[in-house]
Amino acid sequence: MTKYNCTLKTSCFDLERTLDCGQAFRWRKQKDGSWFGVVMDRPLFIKQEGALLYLSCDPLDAPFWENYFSLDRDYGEMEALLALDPRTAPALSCSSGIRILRQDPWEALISFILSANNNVKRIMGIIERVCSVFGEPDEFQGKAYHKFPKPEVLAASSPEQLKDCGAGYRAPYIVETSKRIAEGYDLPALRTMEFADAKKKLLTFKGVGPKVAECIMLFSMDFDQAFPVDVWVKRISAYLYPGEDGKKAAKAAAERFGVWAGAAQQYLFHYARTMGLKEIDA
DNA sequence: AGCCAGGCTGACG
DNA sequence: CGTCAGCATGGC
Repeated sequence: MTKYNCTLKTSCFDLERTLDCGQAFRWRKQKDGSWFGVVMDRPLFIKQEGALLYLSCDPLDAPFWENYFSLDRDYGEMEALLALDPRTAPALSCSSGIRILRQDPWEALISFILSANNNVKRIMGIIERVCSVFGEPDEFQGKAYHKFPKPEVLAASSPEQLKDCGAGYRAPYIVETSKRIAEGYDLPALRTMEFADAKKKLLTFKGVGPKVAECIMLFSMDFDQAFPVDVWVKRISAYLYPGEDGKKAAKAAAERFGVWAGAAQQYLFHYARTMGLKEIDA
């Protein structure tokens, strides 16, 4: 029986959507409806009942999880922005309550390198196998799990091992990037840089292009204005704003949503996937 | 059975 | 600078 030692109050928050919308890949729904995940070596069971979150953690860790789930922020303003425009208002029915998580930059770096030209379900499987092979095993309240692998471990791995996990042609990118991190690269330092500088730094990592860089910035470095453009965002952009291709999407989003551009991106990404949006011809 | 997926790399104009 | 073939893998 899971012990929930900590309670957090929320508003405008949907746990399931937040954990299952494709921004993080390690959360799993349990048979009892709770969710289990591991963040920066901390295992957690969590469940939502109305406005309350029940966490299986020491109350001393409450600030850590409040930060992870961005509970300090009020998304009401951002949702009002979407509701105001009849084009984006429909997205709220499936995306309302999603929050941008504050993930571990190292895990985000590796995870989104693996995400390139891939789909969410398969990404989750690859990362799960990478963790079970290279991550430190542990146990929490009777639940066996693996921590996310340390940079030194992935740096010492071989592309063949990673291919066995399903990483495909991205395997050498993981090894090469991990080596740089293991050598002491200060990834969290990018948080405090200017947007363009942080992005430029991320682009120097093998396997990191413009889209992956902005995912890392949005999901783990507090860059609220990051706006990753993938195939789904291209589709939803063309669908909502005829004539707006992928290149114009980010600029237009900055004008429309300002500091909420990243959050809006995730709402629209989830909206597009939920309704199974297909390619639109001209 | 193909087509597609939170795209990137390297080559070539 | 922009364009583009090739790429591993497995779910649908």
